Amino acid sequence: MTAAEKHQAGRNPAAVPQPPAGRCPQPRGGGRLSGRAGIRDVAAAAGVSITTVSDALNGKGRLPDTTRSHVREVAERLGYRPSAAARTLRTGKSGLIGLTVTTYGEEPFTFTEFPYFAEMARAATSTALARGYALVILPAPARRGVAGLSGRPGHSGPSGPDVWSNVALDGTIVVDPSEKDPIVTELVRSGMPVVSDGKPGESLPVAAWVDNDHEAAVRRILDHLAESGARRIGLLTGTSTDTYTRVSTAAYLDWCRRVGQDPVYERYPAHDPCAGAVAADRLLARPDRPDAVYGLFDPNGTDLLAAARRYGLRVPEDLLLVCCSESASYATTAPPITTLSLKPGRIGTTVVQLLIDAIEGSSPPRPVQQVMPTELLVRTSSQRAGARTTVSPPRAPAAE
Amino acid sequence: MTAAEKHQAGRNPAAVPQPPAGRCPQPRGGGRLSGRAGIRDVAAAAGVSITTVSDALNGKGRLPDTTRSHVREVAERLGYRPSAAARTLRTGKSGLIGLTVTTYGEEPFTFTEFPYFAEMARAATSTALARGYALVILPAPARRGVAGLSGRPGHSGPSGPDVWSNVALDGTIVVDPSEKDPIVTELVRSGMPVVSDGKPGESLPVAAWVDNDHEAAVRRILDHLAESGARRIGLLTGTSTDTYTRVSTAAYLDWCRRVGQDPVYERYPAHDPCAGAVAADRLLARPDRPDAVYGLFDPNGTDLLAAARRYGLRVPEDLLLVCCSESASYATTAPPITTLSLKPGRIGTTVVQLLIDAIEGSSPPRPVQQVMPTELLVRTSSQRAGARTTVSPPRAPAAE
DNA sequence: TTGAAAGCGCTAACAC
DNA sequence: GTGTTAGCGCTTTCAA
Repeated sequence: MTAAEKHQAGRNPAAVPQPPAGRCPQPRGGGRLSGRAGIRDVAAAAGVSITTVSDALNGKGRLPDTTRSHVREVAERLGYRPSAAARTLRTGKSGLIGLTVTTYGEEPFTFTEFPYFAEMARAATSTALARGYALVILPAPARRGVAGLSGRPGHSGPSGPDVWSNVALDGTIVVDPSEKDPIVTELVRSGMPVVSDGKPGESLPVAAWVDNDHEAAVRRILDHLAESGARRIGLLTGTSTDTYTRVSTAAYLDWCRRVGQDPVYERYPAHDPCAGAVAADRLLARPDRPDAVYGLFDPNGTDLLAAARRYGLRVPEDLLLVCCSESASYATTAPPITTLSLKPGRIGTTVVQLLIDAIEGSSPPRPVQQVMPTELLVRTSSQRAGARTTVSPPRAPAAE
Repeated sequence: MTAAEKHQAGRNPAAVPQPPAGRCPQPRGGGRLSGRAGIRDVAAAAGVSITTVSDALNGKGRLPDTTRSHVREVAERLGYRPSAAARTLRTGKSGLIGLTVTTYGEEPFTFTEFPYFAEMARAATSTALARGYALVILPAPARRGVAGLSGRPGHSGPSGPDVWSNVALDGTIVVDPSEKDPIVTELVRSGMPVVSDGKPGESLPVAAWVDNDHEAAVRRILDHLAESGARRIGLLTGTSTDTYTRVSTAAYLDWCRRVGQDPVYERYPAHDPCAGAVAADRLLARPDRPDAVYGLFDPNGTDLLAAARRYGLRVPEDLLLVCCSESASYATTAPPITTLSLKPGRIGTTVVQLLIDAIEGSSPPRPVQQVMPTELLVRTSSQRAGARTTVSPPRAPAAE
């Protein structure tokens, strides 16, 4: 009996030694994917063992080229497609990496609409594919305990069944983890490589992180506004505890202390678009109204412009404006608004590279960190004199 | 010996009946994921069998609530996370759906930059998650034969290793399949549910498809331009054979025939941004220069505007302009440009719903089709008289 | 109501 | 150089 015949026979209950009792040996359970050929079918058709098939197709083992090409031919003829699930189970590698934003917890899944996230995710997807991985965007996992213990059948949150327990991830990218993010802790503890976009809190043992130097960026913007003649600079900031918000706000307060200005700021839940407009209004309605404002979030430029209009303030004559945004449309508002770009594309690329390095290599004991530059696009809204409109001129960071 | 003891013992080779020969029964191969608890560990700790654990966690079987909650408690205490890979292998469902654009074949993976695709993918991702699926964006599979036969080790194309063979998909969304797309055929033949964005060619046996009524949209735009005083309307179109390009171009030619105008159009490879600018230039350089142009692709508005400027043509006085775009920035160009929105968000949502229906239900014999409305945003560039700037007024389709 | 065991399709260790 | 076999972790069938 040749190997081929053996494998052929393996499909035929009658020709095989019976199991201990009179159990029925025909396929049950998950039930074979009816039409498709499996590795055994290929082996049988090619007259070799399944090992040889596996080796031939994966370029492993020490097979003569004749065998290899023969097997490949047969596989192709049968339309054989290896089962990714089986390979994943066997090797422990799925080739899938997750991307998630935990900051807003149970909030509905709207963050993909933010230009920053959209661009970051786009770059991350491309980079992952270029390295042979696919990227999966996932909502923040369910809050309590072992997320989605109940698997697909269960439902665990406003956004439907918990997907986390249904996808095998080789690693995860977490965007803007909060200070001591329980989700990140849980992920890391379960042995998953995690890389964060946004410097994580001290206690978060991520494998690596990427971030902008938000401190320097804020300093630079405030200096820029001061140079343009601002006497009292206000800040529109958020209530959440992610790095970006924390560091930027701290940098603002620090700058104020240094130059001897009283801080003038309003905080609002950044994920709520309406709250932004209200906060912008509040800021300009204050008795100690600032004559320049930096808004930490993308829509702040529009909101502040609208609020300024309501209060009869001209931009930039009465109010200087800068906001952090990835939207090109601020180049064409009236007046065009100066923005700080965090370069999310680069961040997405870098964060994926680091994650895959962590997955494939042995990760170093100390987390790898990488600081990415920002870009200040100076436009009309932040220049009182009709000065230059240069893009990110090389400039030393403000002296400390 | 209790069940718990048995399972405990199961980890101990000495206490278990030896296999036929003196084979070593200790775990080898894939090697257990060291730290993490498996279903057997939970069973042992809870003093039940793995069946009971499975049932308890999945809400199946007829277990008393006491058992169920006890098992859940133990599972949580051990930090048990079910293995998605194992579940997928067993059940045949991965909870993953693919999203791909085959049109441009081997082209580098830049299409995510198109606003249409970005918005469509965003909506698709959200919808998938809401229904308990995760969405994976994949590049067009390798051209020849059984895509990525060689799995992860192999490399098969300019964009790195072929990811297709490494992810288990329950179904796939194909954007803009070409007329008789071999990739779609291959996917469908392998038993994968496929839903297309863009009406597929007759011979493509997709489970469902979604599309705009491009014919009506083109007719409406041409009518609109004619009403604005256009005498000769040109078209900027593509060279690829996807539905959108084919149908739109055909509708244009048909309209020309009906009103007795000689067609004036230029074609270019739509994925090449430079080619667009050149084609726009060509169109306006023709001896039979049109006095109105409709551009089928997003960047055409900018390109045509630039070309018009080069030729000293004023918009809309000398040249009326409309393009198909999802970019809000056309609202603020000088002059603002009239655009047709295909509402990619709705399409993405719908296409996912249909795909999941196909995956979960028994798909009907005939493909489900769904036609989605478009939206014409009339702006300055297409109005010669200073008329209304209404958004998509209710309007009967042009009489045939 | 609970448990034993088969086996999803593949890879890797080892025997020949 | 090629084949046999265990087993990845789970779900499911069937027996008790």
